[in-house]
Amino acid sequence: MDSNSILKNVQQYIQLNEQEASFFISLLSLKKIKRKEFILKSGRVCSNCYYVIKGCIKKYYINSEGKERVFEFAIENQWISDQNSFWMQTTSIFDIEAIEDTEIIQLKRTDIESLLTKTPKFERYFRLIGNDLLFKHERRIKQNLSCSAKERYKDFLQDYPNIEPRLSQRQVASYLGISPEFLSSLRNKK
Amino acid sequence: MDSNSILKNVQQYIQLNEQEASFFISLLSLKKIKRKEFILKSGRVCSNCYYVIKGCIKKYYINSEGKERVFEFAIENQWISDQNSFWMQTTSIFDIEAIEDTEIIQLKRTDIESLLTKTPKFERYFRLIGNDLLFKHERRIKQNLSCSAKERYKDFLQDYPNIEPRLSQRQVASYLGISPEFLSSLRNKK
DNA sequence: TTTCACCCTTAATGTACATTAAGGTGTATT
DNA sequence: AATACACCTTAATGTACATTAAGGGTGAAA
Repeated sequence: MDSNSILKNVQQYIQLNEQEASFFISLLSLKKIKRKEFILKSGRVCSNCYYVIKGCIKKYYINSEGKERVFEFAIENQWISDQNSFWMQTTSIFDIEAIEDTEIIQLKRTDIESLLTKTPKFERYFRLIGNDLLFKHERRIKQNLSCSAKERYKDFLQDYPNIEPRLSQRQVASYLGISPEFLSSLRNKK
Repeated sequence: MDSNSILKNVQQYIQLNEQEASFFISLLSLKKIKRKEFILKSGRVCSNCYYVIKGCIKKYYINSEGKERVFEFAIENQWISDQNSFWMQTTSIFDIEAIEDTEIIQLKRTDIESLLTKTPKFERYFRLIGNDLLFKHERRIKQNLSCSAKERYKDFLQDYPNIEPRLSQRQVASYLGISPEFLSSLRNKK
């Protein structure tokens, strides 16, 4: 398994010696999934978190009208999971599904406990990447509260540079919380 | 200073011996602020995080049309800060202001570093409370994406039980991202 | 080649909200 | 008591979006 990219990610936050690194790696496993295959189904418990090596993933839920709403995307070198379900082992409200043929590294919730016990500096790692996510969410909530769809679209382009060609317009619209028709008109106006 | 409530909060997440607890407490300071007084102004760096002992606080920003939008409230036994500004020492985008005469405990960003170095289990504490916030934000983003104002109002009542009588209707409307007039009609319809 | 499944676009109509404006109430100030 | 101010309510009008419907493009399956 190619664990270079994930190790590099970890070492942006904490320093590991060889032993610590190899113990960490021993807990990981590679998984290949096809386009449209599920990584998590809502109603299940999210027992792993996933780090994308290659490919593209969406995390979404089905609202009360039966419509799909994309919560977020993940591409190369990003973690994805249902945070609440993963950490608290509650049932998930999200589906996670591959948009392209994808390779992910998975880390089990139960293994994280032993990782944190054996190598407490991982507390710091997970605190820091959790914080990064928190900052992102704060920005998103702020935008949702008072930006027009057009502005949110511009923010999306910044938050996910270069991802747009990999997504259908429906998926972008769903992420923005608008209809594909309206997104189409936004795009053509500008 | 009455540090019972904050210690109790910490000890819901991690166990402290007496030394650790007293070092932690030595870093805290109490602050009393009047209604309408600012704890943080946008554009400044948020150099402390705040734990509410008594009172009520709002965190908000002014949007491009000059209107106030409440991001969140904080009441007794909750932490509040501009997360990104606090942890990364960037300039804040939020204002934080007391809604009632309030007592807060403050903890300096610089002191957190020594706390984390001297007592690494606080990494865990901050990871866990950060996670709690993350869960809350995930729910909020999900709601914003596809719930009507009426549903979001119901969710607000659940997320902040008993807080409503302490707030003006304008403030609630601002939190929900709707006009006070529309909130009024929502309330009277049901 | 045809057909089917998606996707994108445009345009008509519909709706959840905002904005504006006016009047009413309660509390604090003089 | 009079004034003032902040807050709530109701109603008319306005707008950013959704919904529906129709037509066209593309690629993969038959």
